[in-house]
Amino acid sequence: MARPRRSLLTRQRIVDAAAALADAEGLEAVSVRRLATELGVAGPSLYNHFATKSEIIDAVADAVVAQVDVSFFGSRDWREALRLWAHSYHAVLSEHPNIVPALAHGPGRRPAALAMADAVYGGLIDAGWPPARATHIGALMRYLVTGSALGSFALGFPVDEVLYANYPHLRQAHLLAGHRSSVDEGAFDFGLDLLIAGLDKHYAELRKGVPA
Amino acid sequence: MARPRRSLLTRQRIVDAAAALADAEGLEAVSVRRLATELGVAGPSLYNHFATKSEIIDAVADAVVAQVDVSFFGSRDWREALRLWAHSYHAVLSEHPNIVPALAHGPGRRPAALAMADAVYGGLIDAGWPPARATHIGALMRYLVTGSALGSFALGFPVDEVLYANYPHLRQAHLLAGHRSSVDEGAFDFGLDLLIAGLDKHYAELRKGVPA
DNA sequence: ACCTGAACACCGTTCAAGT
DNA sequence: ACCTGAACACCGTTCAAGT
Repeated sequence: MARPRRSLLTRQRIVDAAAALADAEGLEAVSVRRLATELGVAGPSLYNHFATKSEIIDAVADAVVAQVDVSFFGSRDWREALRLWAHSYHAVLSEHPNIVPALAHGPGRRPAALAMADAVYGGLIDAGWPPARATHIGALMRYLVTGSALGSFALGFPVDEVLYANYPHLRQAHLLAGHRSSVDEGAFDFGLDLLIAGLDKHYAELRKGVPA
Repeated sequence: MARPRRSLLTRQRIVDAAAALADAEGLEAVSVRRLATELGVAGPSLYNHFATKSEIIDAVADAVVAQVDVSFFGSRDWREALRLWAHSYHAVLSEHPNIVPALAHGPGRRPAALAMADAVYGGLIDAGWPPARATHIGALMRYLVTGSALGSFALGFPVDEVLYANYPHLRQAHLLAGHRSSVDEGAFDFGLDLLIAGLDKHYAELRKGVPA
């Protein structure tokens, strides 16, 4: 095929198509050939824009993280900033659950993920948290947000009454999926409240000079 | 090849080999052909013992979960049982980080995972927790444990000083990997302490009839 | 009952050839 | 500079053929 005056592909088009495909059919559905077909080109064409498939997935992951709102740090009380950021992070990942495995291992070299870590860590340091604790808080938040986004707790229990016959306390477990949002959102909100309340208390003790 | 008097393969041998391979080289390294080679047979032989590769991975995941100690529920105070169980769960997954993605989506139909959920939920119910809250606590613990086991927070930041030049608060991030255990274990222990202290307070208020 | 080789429809990636 | 078809070394899975 003749080369058009302007490239058929751009990194942006490839990333958008990969994100849409992952959202619709899961990360496993994103193959180089499938993606290329979706974009109207042959498989190897993508290698003119990304060195490996892994770089494409990284770019998709970073485009998702870029949607998280970190603007609260600096302009608000650290407790409120933490809560609002965690909710934004959680909401963004909930819209792209299939992509969570691609970002659950940390920022790596992804710019948006590094910028997010910078904003969160900076906000905590500026609020007076000791560096080691600020790191712990950042880690803890990532554990909670990615752990919850990785897979619904409610949907982890199949809707099959017979399955639970031998588990005396799980007799109602087949109903969990029907209460997905109150189970999953409820657990996340409950956990975030507990953590921030605990951090608040810890912070007050630090300020008073009480040994942790 | 002639069929030996007793089967060359058993489900147990296949699961053990798959677990060893996943531990050593990652879940991606576990292919049917590779696994068969490791076991001294041809690829399709495995299909006499498992219907799909996915069933093999499920069995590996359940063998890992089966190592978690849930014996504390029933014999101890719920706070202590929760803490000891969470530590056991965390320790087991830390020994098999590559297998975490295979169990992070919940119990599904895996017997050991269902038995663990049954023990935890039963323990909380017996302690007097309302069902909806007991479910939230179970979900929260899974979020924290799998979220932390899925990927080290410290190792999520590459050891490359140059990478952090444009992130003013991450100038020391290249040192995180060198403090892996104090970062990761510290964050997990800190989070678990905060959550259990918060749950203790919540529980006391429930008992006094204070509206949550 | 259990293992085999051959086959099918896929993978990620490389590369010489085209324009 | 960017896209292509052909090729390489892989995948999971099916199946008729062997014992």
